[in-house]
Amino acid sequence: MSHSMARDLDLVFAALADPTRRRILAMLLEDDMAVTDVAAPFEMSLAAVSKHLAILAGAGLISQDKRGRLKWCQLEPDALREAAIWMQGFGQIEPINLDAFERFLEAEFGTGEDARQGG
Amino acid sequence: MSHSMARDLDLVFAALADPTRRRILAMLLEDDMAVTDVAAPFEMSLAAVSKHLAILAGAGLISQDKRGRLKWCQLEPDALREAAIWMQGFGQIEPINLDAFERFLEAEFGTGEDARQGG
DNA sequence: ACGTTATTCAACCCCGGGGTTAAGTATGTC
DNA sequence: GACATACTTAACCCCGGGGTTGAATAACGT
Repeated sequence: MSHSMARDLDLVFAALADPTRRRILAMLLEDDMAVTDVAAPFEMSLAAVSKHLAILAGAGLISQDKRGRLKWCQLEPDALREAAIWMQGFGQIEPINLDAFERFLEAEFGTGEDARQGG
Repeated sequence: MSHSMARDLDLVFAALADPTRRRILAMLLEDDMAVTDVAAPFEMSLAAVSKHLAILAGAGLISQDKRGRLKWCQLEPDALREAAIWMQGFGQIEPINLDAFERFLEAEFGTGEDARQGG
């Protein structure tokens, strides 16, 4: 919570507004991944996915750690937490509901096996 | 939860990605308002605010009820709920935390008296 | 009917998003 | 050094977002 919170929220929500990026987040929920592996399931260029990752990183939703020539991408839930708190004030959201979340993943990405290969 | 959930999320998050629209939501949290009253505190044209409201309505975040020549805008927390559930899966968000929310409103909009004129 | 108030629509401007391909930069391997 | 792998940057295209102003529509008041 350093500088401008409004600006942070802009970036976080804008980042979440793209289905490709949400799917990437779902993939990273499973495990850290290198850029090329993140890009694999998508039918778009590596450059496009790289841009998406940059946007996610810019919003603080992921961190990227370059080890050797691989750049590992890791989920950073804190940024989401900020945004979620903002939303909770409006929605009166119930306490954490992982079941609902699983259903959402499935609805968004099919069976969910795509995003959660490990099962 | 009618047609495409992913599309809904696109619209909801895109709508939330703009500070003007978030501020409008905060205003509507206080009370239903007609378009002109919503527009009053903003330094932009009425047409611009009207567009913002259309985007919020398109995302299902507000409803608009035309009574006479006034169009009343009302917060619709359900759309937010969908999105918040999506986020909860990542952030392990704690149960509802109104205090945190108040602080966010203040951080975003000053003392908060702007958005919550009533106190 | 007329003017006024409330709101949207249309046309326009500028800018940035999401995609492309091609070239550039690191890093690892032989 | 040379080649391959991993990733980013640059240049470009197209489209839509956020803002403007000005005209159009809708409902109220007299």
